[in-house]
Amino acid sequence: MADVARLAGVSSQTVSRVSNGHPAVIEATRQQVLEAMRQLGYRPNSAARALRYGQFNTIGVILFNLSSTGNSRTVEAIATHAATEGYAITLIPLGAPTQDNVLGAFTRMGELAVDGVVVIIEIHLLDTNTVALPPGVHTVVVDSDAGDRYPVVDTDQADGARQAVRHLLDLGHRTVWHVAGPAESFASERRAKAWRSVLEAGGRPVPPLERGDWSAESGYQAGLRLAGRPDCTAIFAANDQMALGVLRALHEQGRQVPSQVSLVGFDDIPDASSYLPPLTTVHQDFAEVGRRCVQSLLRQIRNEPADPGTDLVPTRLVVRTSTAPPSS
Amino acid sequence: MADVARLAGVSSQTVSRVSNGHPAVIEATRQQVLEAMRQLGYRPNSAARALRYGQFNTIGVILFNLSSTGNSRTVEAIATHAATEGYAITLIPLGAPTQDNVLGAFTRMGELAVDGVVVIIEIHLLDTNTVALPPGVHTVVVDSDAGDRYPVVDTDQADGARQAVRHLLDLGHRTVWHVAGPAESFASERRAKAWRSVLEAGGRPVPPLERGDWSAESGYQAGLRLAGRPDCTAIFAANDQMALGVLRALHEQGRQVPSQVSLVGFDDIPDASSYLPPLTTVHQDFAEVGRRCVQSLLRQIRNEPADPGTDLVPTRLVVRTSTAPPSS
DNA sequence: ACAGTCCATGGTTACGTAAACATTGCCGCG
DNA sequence: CGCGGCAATGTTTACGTAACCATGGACTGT
Repeated sequence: MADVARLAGVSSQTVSRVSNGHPAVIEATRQQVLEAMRQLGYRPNSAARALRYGQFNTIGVILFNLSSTGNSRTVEAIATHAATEGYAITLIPLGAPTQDNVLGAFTRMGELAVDGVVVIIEIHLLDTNTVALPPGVHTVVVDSDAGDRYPVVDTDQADGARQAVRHLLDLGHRTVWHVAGPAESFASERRAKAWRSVLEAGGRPVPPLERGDWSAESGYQAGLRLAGRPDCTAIFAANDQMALGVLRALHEQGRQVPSQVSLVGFDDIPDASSYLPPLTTVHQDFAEVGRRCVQSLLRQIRNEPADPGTDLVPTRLVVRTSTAPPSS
Repeated sequence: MADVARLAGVSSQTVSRVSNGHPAVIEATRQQVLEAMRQLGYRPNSAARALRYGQFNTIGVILFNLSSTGNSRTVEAIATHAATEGYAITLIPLGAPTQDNVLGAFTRMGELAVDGVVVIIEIHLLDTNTVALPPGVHTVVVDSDAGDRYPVVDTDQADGARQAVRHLLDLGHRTVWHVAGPAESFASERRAKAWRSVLEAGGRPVPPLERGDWSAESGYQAGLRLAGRPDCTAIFAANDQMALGVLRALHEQGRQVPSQVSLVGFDDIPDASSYLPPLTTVHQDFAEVGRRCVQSLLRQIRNEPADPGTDLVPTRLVVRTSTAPPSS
């Protein structure tokens, strides 16, 4: 900056004013400074700027992995919305979901050049009191239960699951079998709980739960077990990828979808409409989740009135051709 | 920091030493300082640190979207590897792939708190001379052609496509049809070019090219067109998702895979093994691509001998059950 | 017991920027 | 013609940290 000032024959303060678009600079001076900047390839130093302002214009995102469709789409939405507000986002990946790792990441957080954090961890870890974010760090939690310590943004998992199960019951199925996600996942548990409560409320038998790990392969394994039961005519899979595995298992075992077995998924990933047959599933609005995260975080950063509690984004059932009334 | 020093009864310099793990601090003093830090909730200021060191320990990633499997997995690998080297990553999403957007992002880059950049843009934009990264910013380009201006890391697209086409020819098919990605994509063009050259080298007829936009839906549309041609017995789709759409189209038109038509995809996404039937596809090692990006970038940042030119990560064909010899 | 050495710690300074205040020169108005 | 006021620019300072050098005390070897 000093070099630019020297070359342009002005003070460094004027350079600063030009680079920030301050109005009190006469046009001729401004052009001189800009020319000097160009010649010297001057680029403002954001570290010094952040030090001066006490702000980084950056939001951190803590997550385990980007490989799940939901995570990557949420992150993308967060990044896009943050960008429109002038914020960049920093990814903080956690190798494995161990408490040590989470603790470590939260500790490192403090040193991170970040004005606030979005935590995307669908695991019970946040629940235990041993794990806590450094105090004073603005935080929003996605897809998990943070008690009442932080604002939470989430898809309305329970309602989505209820819609799925009711849809199958309304078609005339006696009951609905469920392929759940891992027990450690809150989303999985909420979907399973809603499934169970709808069945119980309707006085339907509650079949034993099958569990997968969200992967298509685990859905296939669960599907093989279900395909062996002739009384299983309706299945609700906790995500679309497991539903894909279930489809494959049913197909291999010669059970037709939807004429013999109906299937509903969850997420409405773009591929779901190309499954065989196209999958009836619960649509999640990841973009909206990301948007609300950024909004809530920015409100905190700007010290505007906070909105504690959980912010639920509605879901909706998308009916395609993997569901039908039972054959008999 | 000054407060901590006062409370612990030491100088700020000693506090600095403790927080950086400098060895020349006696254990008792260290504990005192740590206790004072804890009491005051002290957290080192990374802006000041970055200003002092002239380094951010952060890598920027410029991309259009995270929704493609390849991008999100590459980003994840970059993030993971960067983390092990003590680097965080900052996402710089580009709304739309317009030149203006790219220019804008590259200009903003300069002000960004970043030591280097990975550019994940599979579009020809980088090729034009109107778009250039600010000079002096360390850069690695993924999945594109940067001329010889920047080091490039990429999957060996051409070899992967050759393996796919040869596999189909070796099975006895007379020729292979191709569902390509969008013409603006380098990856797509390279795969298409390799497909064509293998056919020409073998003296096979080159059927007209079908194009999609990487989505399953576009694959479905292309598949419908191909399903109408009885002479089409082997299809190479430029990614797995389009292959999924092709499968659906063939199925709806009553053409059996693989007995009547063989199909090969590209990417080997986790779901591909659960398609109906499980898909033969070309495996891409996204994790390795991410790793090499980080390595190359860190070498540049550390002023170690550079490695210009293109670094190709090998691919391999994964044979499943969507391919078979032609029926006749 | 004394000199030399080394280890733990403290004081000073610079990193690049922008806010706050100071200064200069010009204009308009009485 | 002189003075108040304002617009443009300059000067000083602080943001939080760590490198550099200085200092003092303890320990070792003879």
